[in-house]
Amino acid sequence: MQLPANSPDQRSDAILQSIRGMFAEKGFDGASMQDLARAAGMSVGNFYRYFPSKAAIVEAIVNRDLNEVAQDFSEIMGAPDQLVALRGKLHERINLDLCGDDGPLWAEMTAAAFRKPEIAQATQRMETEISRFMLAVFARVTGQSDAEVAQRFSAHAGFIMLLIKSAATSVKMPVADESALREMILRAIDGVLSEIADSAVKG
Amino acid sequence: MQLPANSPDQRSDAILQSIRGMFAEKGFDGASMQDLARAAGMSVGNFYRYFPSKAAIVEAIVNRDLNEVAQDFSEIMGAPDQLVALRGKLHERINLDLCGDDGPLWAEMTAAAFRKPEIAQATQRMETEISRFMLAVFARVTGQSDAEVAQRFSAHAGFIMLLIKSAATSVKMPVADESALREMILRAIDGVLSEIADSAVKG
DNA sequence: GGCTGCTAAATGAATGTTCATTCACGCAGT
DNA sequence: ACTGCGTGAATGAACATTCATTTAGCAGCC
Repeated sequence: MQLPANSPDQRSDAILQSIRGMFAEKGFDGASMQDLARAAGMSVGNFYRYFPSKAAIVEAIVNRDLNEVAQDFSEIMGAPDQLVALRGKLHERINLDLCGDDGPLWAEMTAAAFRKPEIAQATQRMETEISRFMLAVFARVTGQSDAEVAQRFSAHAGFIMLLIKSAATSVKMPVADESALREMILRAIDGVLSEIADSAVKG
Repeated sequence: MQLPANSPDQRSDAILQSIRGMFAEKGFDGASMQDLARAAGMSVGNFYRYFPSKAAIVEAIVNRDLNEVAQDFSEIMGAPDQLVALRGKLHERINLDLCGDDGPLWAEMTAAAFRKPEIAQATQRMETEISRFMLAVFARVTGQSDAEVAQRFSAHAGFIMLLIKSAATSVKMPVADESALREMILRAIDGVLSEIADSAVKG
């Protein structure tokens, strides 16, 4: 098995993609360096050349995901109604999370963040960045200053992230409930967003 | 160090209490049996007599917690207004979680549940039981049949549990936000509960 | 083309450590 | 002598990390 390597960055991305599954499958401590190396399709020694530690891997994963998020938000900011666009992306992500397979990864990272400070730092960076993005949208939508929005709506952004993360990491219940639960999560998100929209009207 | 051992059950409880911290501190895979044995204040060999595997420990922890939960709900059912009593317990737990130290443990178990079926089973049992308790409260409050309540409000119960778990496992943000975020969570819970209360009036 | 040196990429065996699990033994009480 | 609770050293597997070695790619130069 050989991974394509047009550029070093693409190479790293490809490696990360293969690794992700290992973390999800075996856990952060459970996945050995040899597991990861094998998943990446290379020898142990060479793997250390790319990622000298597990924390480095998490760092890289966070960076990769943040890039995607940045792209999403650039689309949102370009849309005619940013709040609607944000809502769309959020709903999309919820549906994706509940079927998708990076819930386990998030769960691992959340757990690991409690004991490894380096990882806590990485996940926190992720959250602060996303929060910043959302607050930018809120500022644009409500026409309020960045400072004012940050003061009034930081918790709203945090709450939305909390809901999304929950949706991804919540263990699957007996099937019947799942879609109803998803509905409730979506309703909660809509509630938060409409609070913000209301704030725009009243100034 | 010697743990008191009035009855075997008390003994196991005491052991579990000491172990809990280890899981939180080192993680599910990170905590070795020798770590756990030492934390429990006994030799490795003897520890295996009590818990032959990590899954057995989780099982025991779940049982222990379920007992506490059952006690909480028996108090609730005895209260004059069950919904108010439930609300009180929930708020109490949120405040307790955000300061408390078993957030890490839940995070570990959530992550571990994704890869070890035995653990998924244990956590799921926990959730189904709690859900059952809450639905009993809802039935009592709304005066509707168990079946009807189960159909209409299972998702509500699930959503409340999701919020509580999130509150416990959400990484601490920059201090200013934390209390505002807690407020939002509490508001969301109140929203769910008042939906149920409304359903009582309308029949 | 063919040959030579140079460097980055890749290998996988070796090292020292830690882990889960077992087991032979001790020390009560009865 | 037997039984139940307890010990901790012993065993073998798996782990993180290192490193001597091989391979691939590529420049220049004949």
